[in-house]
Amino acid sequence: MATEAKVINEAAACCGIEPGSIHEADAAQDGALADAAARFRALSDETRLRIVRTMVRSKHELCECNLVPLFGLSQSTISYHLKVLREAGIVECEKRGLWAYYRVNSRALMGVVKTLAELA
Amino acid sequence: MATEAKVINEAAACCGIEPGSIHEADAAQDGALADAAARFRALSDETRLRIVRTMVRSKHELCECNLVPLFGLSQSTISYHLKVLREAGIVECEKRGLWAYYRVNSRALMGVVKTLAELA
DNA sequence: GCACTATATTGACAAACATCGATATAGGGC
DNA sequence: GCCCTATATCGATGTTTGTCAATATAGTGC
Repeated sequence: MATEAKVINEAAACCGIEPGSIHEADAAQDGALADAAARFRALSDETRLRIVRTMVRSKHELCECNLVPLFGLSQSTISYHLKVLREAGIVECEKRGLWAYYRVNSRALMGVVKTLAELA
Repeated sequence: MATEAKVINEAAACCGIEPGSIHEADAAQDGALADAAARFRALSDETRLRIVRTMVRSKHELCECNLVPLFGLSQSTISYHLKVLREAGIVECEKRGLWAYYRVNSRALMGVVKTLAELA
């Protein structure tokens, strides 16, 4: 049942399109879709995109103290955005001593690219 | 001045990373970034992703009345999601008679893929 | 004209979000 | 131990979002 597509047949072809050809497909792939939605959510804020871009452009990993002065936002706000990115799997963080070093998780980003490319 | 990158030099290398190597780059590309954020936001909802997937999988364009019975949401909610997707340029709509026929704008989706791939 | 239908818009409301200042946690050096 | 610094969390606050029912708009067919 999980792999069977749900087909509309109740909805009559009011507009000339035969209902049988439309399906909201494959519960099997819904996890990937929910994942992709969560990742897009994490990337949907301009500040977070700036943070990611800064990480990508940097030759090394960055620590939070490098990021804070760049965006005109408070330390707690940057910390919050980094948490959002971390929880979405977009960035990874390693704590060394007092500092938290961040880098982009390219594998996760590529996963989103793949999901999206399958849609396009 | 617009094309010059903003460099941190106030923030001392508290964590061992030389500040000169970090920049929040290129105001020239900020519009593109805001655009990208807007598209990501449009794709950040699972229902909207499902709508897009359904359109892609369908052999023809779809009208709203095809979509409404698929997601267990009210007509006005689906209409709202379609508006969000339209305004982000992700889908296009053509009204013929009573009906509104929707299809994905592959070019826009590909643009998102490209933006994403550049981050990864 | 009127009745019916598909889509869009409005108003309300709860939930989620972005932001801040203040506080807590925890490592380093004395 | 104590103080300093970097990061995380908390509480408050205003904004945005997703949802609905109700209503408005507009095309079709009589």
